Amino acid sequence: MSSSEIKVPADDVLFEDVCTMLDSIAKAKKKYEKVTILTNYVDDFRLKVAQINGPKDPSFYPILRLLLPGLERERSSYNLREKRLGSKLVQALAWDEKSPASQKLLNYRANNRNQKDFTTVVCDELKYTVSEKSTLTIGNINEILDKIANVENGKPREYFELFIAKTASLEQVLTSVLKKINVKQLKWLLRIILKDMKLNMGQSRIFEAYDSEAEYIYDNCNDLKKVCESIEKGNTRPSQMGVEIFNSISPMLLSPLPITKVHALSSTKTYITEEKYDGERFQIHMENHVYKYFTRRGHERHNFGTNYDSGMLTPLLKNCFAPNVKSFILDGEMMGWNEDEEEFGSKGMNFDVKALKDNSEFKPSFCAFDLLYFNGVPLVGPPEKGGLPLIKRLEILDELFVDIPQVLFHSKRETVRDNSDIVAAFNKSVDEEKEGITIKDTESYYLANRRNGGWYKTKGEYTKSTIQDLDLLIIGKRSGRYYVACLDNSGVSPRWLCMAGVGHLSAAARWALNSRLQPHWRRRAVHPTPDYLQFNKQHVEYWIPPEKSVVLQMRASELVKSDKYGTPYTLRFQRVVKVRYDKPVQDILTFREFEEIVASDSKVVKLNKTISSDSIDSVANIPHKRRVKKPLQVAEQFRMQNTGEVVVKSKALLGRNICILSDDEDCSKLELIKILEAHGGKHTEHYGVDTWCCVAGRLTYYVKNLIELKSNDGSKLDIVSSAWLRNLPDSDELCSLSPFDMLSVKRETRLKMSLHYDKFGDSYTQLLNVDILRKCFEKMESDKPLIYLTTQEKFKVDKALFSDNNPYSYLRCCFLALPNSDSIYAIRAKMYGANLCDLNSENVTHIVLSKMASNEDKMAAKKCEAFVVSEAWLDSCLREGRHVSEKSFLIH
DNA sequence: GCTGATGCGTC
DNA sequence: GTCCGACGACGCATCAGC
DNA sequence: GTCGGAC
Repeated sequence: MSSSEIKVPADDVLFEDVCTMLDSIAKAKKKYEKVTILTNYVDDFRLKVAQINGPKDPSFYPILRLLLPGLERERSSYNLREKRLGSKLVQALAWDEKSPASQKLLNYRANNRNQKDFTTVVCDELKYTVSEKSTLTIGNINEILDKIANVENGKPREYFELFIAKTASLEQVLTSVLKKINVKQLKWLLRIILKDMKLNMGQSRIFEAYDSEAEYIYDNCNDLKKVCESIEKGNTRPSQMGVEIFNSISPMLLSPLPITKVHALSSTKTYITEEKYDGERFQIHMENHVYKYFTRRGHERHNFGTNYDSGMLTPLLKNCFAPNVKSFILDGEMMGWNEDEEEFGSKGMNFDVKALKDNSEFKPSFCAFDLLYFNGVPLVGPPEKGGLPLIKRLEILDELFVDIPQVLFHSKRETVRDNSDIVAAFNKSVDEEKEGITIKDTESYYLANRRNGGWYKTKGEYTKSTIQDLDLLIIGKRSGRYYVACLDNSGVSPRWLCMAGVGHLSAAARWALNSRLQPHWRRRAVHPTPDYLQFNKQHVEYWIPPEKSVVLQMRASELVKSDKYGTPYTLRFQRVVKVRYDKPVQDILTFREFEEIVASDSKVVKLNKTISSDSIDSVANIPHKRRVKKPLQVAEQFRMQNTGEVVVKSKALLGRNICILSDDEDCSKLELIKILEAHGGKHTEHYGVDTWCCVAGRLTYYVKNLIELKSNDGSKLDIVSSAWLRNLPDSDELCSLSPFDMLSVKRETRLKMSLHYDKFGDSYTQLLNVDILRKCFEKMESDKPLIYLTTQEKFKVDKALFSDNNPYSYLRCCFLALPNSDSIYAIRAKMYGANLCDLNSENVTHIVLSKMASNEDKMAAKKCEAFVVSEAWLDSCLREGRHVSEKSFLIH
């Protein structure tokens, strides 16, 4: 299906110009800058179009669809990700597959130390291959993309029954493109194909730059072309247009609400609760007995049937609608009903609603919970756009059809009188092993794609007390992703059974884990995985001896049957709650405990618990009418600060004003204030001239800003880590700040410190050194690092404290691969900030070879893009207390 | 015909 | 609080290789 | 789906 039969001015725009604009958006740091660049571009475009005479279509659509490749619906999917794109490019270039350049494209993740994205890797390789000049236009680019979308490769068969032209092969298309395109354009073309522009600019911003109403229109029609048409027609403003039948609407979304926070709901509003079904969000459109089914992202599914003669669901609906019904759009959840088991299916039960077939044991089953359109009238949007409140929409929905059990039915709802109703509904859903409940404001308008419009979802897993967490041990790794396991000690010797993969950790946690586990990884290619680690179908790149590993406290919605892991179930919607450095490795979930959890042998096992009675009390006893008001909270805080409860037992901070900026993992802000008061200090909410210092635990955005801003020039703040405060010994004398706990140092303090340090002679420095080194060491080895800093952040702190030559961490920027990671060298290097890593690590900057190193080792080392140096270099650094130039120590 | 890779779209 | 881009799981599709 | 980080 070619998209560009009609020539519009946008088709004549040079792709080069768009790429230039995209480059500057990518380069811009601030969001508003990005928007401004695009806004200006659109304005220019409109100006140019206005200057052209004649009946040309002014549509921006050909360009807009390139800016928002993720929303492309006119073209089918390209079936090209990094892997296939890479191999197709190699074929298109007729390169030898074994050549180094080909290898980079074919295996870009493994052969790429700097974590460059695929597009960059390709462009680096093709810099000199592709042409320099290019006259490709937007029209050409869209034609190319059409061709790519239309090639046979990887397309479902039905596609070719529907569409005609089988064009040139993908390789042929690519070959011809590569002859006509330059590097810059290639970069953006690839990003468009991969549907990841790396602009750090979401669809909202892009729409915003195009037209203030664009996003609203898009959310209500899910059709880019329509967005452009309705904006460019000018006269009929889209606000009058409303939604149209057979154009899918981005569904309204639910905002998570922990059950313990239900009192935050408004006391003046009325809410209803419904069961939250575990299916897929679908919209059913009908007009004149023609049906269309759309998924959450606006993809149409054909298997449910367009009329009463065919499909899995439509034929069953023939007689259930009221006689006056001409057209409607239903919003609801599509599920699969298993007649034998008399239950709804869910993911993990070998079933997928989207692809239900006649022979499936599941039958489609639709639970309708909202009505978006009725007999030609849209019901969505805010009141000024003609929307109706939920309660009114539901009145019509109730009359629309009569339930056909397990085929099409109304969602059962309860009106909430007070919060105990919500708790009861929630507990009922947990008892019945349901997903959770939804809570909706009856006066809410249907706001497409909005999560904050008065709809909430409550699940047990949002609340600590209502979810069973699982402690699992890291046993493997593959490209930055860890694999966790439970312990099976029922046999003669213990085994670890892999349960899930985990990839998402905070930068700080990842850094801490990396440095902790780095020395212990065993590369599978070198050391085969031992039998006591059961990975089943997961192939890890590295494994780790369990006794050297770390426990992760994991949370998940449920356990689902899976044949891909060492255990018969894996975690659904899992996440890491905490990295448990404190937890002994043998103290994890055992397979026996696991079996108890899944004792029922059902395909899905919920991990939710009902809310405990005291929590219910604290929640349910809050009358719905009472609201926790903001001023009260402030008053409470105020009261706590001056509380006489704290016994002053030390004078370490007597009379000093200290500002607590953030809490830390183990101490709330209030607890920190109490400690501070126990030392005789005073807490101030806002720092000022009379503030002696600030204390920070977690590095919140706010804190980081303070550290960075203030340390650049004219530092005005001393910021010390909360660990310092917590470990401050009781004393009858005023304490002083220690350099190692500082996160930011103001000029005066730095001067004072340096004087202090100079005044004492060498012997004192020596003592101080030992002390500091011990602290540093503790910091690394302690089970709970006091404060997580990324290497980059540590680097900055170092720089702020000691400018360029930090005597205590001059090796911070080095990632060393050492012959023996337990050697005294290694420990000393670590003390001075070095990061230890594997020879094969992507980060490695220095490979240190011992005198004994074999030629083989040398050869292997030379393949890496890192300094290959002798131990003498490290020796030299440690002796001189600085980062010595590698030059004279390189091994050739 | 089976299996594993790869891609897509949902949660 | 909102936006954005990471990441998890599944099932189903095709294709390549045995 | 959930999460962390930026703003």
